[in-house]
Amino acid sequence: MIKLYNTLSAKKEEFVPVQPGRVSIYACGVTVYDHSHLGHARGAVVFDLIRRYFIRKGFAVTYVRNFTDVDDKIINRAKQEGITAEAVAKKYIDAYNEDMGRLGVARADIEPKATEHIPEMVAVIKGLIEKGHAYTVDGDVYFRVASFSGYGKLSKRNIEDLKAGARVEVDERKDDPLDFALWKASKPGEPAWSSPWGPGRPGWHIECSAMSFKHLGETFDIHGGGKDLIFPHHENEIAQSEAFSGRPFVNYWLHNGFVNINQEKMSKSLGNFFTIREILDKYDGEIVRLFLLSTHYRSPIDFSDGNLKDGRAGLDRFYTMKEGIAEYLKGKSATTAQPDKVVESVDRPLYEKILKLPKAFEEAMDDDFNTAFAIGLIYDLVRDVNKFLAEAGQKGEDAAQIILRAAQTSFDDVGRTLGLFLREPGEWFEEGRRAESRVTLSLEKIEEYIHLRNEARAGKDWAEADRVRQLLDAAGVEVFDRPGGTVWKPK
RNA sequence: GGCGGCGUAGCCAAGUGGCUAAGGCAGAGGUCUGCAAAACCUUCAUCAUCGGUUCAAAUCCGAUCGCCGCCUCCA
Repeated sequence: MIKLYNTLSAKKEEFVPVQPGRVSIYACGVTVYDHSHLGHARGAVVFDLIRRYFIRKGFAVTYVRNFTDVDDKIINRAKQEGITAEAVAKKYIDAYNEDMGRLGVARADIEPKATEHIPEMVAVIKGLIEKGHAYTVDGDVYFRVASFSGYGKLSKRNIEDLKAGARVEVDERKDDPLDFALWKASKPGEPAWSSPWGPGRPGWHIECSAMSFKHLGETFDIHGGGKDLIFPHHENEIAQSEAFSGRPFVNYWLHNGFVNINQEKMSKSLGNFFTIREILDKYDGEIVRLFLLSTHYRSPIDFSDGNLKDGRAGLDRFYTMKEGIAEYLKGKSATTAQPDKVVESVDRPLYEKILKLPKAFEEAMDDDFNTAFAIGLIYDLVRDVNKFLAEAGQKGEDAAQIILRAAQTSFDDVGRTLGLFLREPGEWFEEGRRAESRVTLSLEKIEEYIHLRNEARAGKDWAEADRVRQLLDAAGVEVFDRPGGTVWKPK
């Protein structure tokens, strides 16, 4: 049973889908007028995870994530760059997909664009006018907030408070300052679509209603986005959708917390943001993904080099263990021995714990996607497996194999859902850390020095051996003398 | 001003009524190592403050202090 925190009820609730065995998820994507920053990455990673988890639990998932490709900012950017709005959108959609790919975020099942759903939006707006929930002024169409009694139920505001606290400049043409645009008449030179109200373009909120209606139906399971979308975006979506359809729009509203810098929200307007690609220049995508999942999705998460480095250290530890398992199993054909016959009683608790990892993982995830706890379970078991690995030589070979293969299977199983811990250790150490390594020697040179050092060691010339170690160290290469020979890793 | 959230070890971070307050990073001591590294072992918190409810509170209630978010485009 999955429990999730629903912003609408402000409580954790048991998840009950509209249709048994199916889940429909709509997550607000980005407005494509610039490169995405780490805050956008968090939302994308969180909902990617939620989707993976529902799939793991056997649901047939339909995941929709939109691109807002028509908006003032895109139009401004197009003017600046002297290209069309369409070209701006395409450029940043491509960049977004590339960035997300590096974070292990899978493409959504449906990725609708606002500009490809104009007729659907027009149809909804027409319906709202017919039902008395919207009105036209000079080619604009506004939603009449006062006509929808449930307004404020998501963001827990009442209309009077909103009026009292209004900081918006009042547009005299609107019947009420709270009314919001469904359709905007376009100015000359701006992108425009024909409509019953003249040439224009959609307001921001209507696209999500129209596109979710089309792809998921009038009532669907989960709608997600960042906390900053609760008001007004999602509140307005509810108003226009429910006013139109006369039925509940969304059963569960999920909102992720922000990425902060020095405890302040990372945002374009504050200018305190890092783009995803800037961060990926310095840190491997898996580190960033781990960082984003190491805090519960609803809590704020503070971005800092130290936090990213913790993530790297954790992955080093994990992959060192994975390498240890692989080394032990290397060249050994799989045993056919029965676990209950060969696993010694002292190793039973470990074996049980390994087998139970997926279940423990699910218990954590069932509780509103507690990835922080789930990752803790993994590291806890890493320690146990390392301990066993250190003594593996003294264990019966069949038993050691059974335990280590089971560990690998369990780690892979939960790793697939998290989208973490899935690489080969060699790949992690050589490729994964290249982004931040400072290796200044060629592979040949490194091998040469290692050979030199080992000759010195063979002759017990420790001073020379240490000299070579320091030389390599200065070049960003760290050497380790393992039982199987000397290996090196980027520092 | 309205609404909402947060404050757990040097740092990050779970835990929201009851077993020894997960896990990670960093630190200290140890085992191992030519020296290292890795790994393992040991060690490191009365949970912002005050008051209340309760047999029992980090966890519920109230107050105080501090921080943040939304109310305007924003993941």
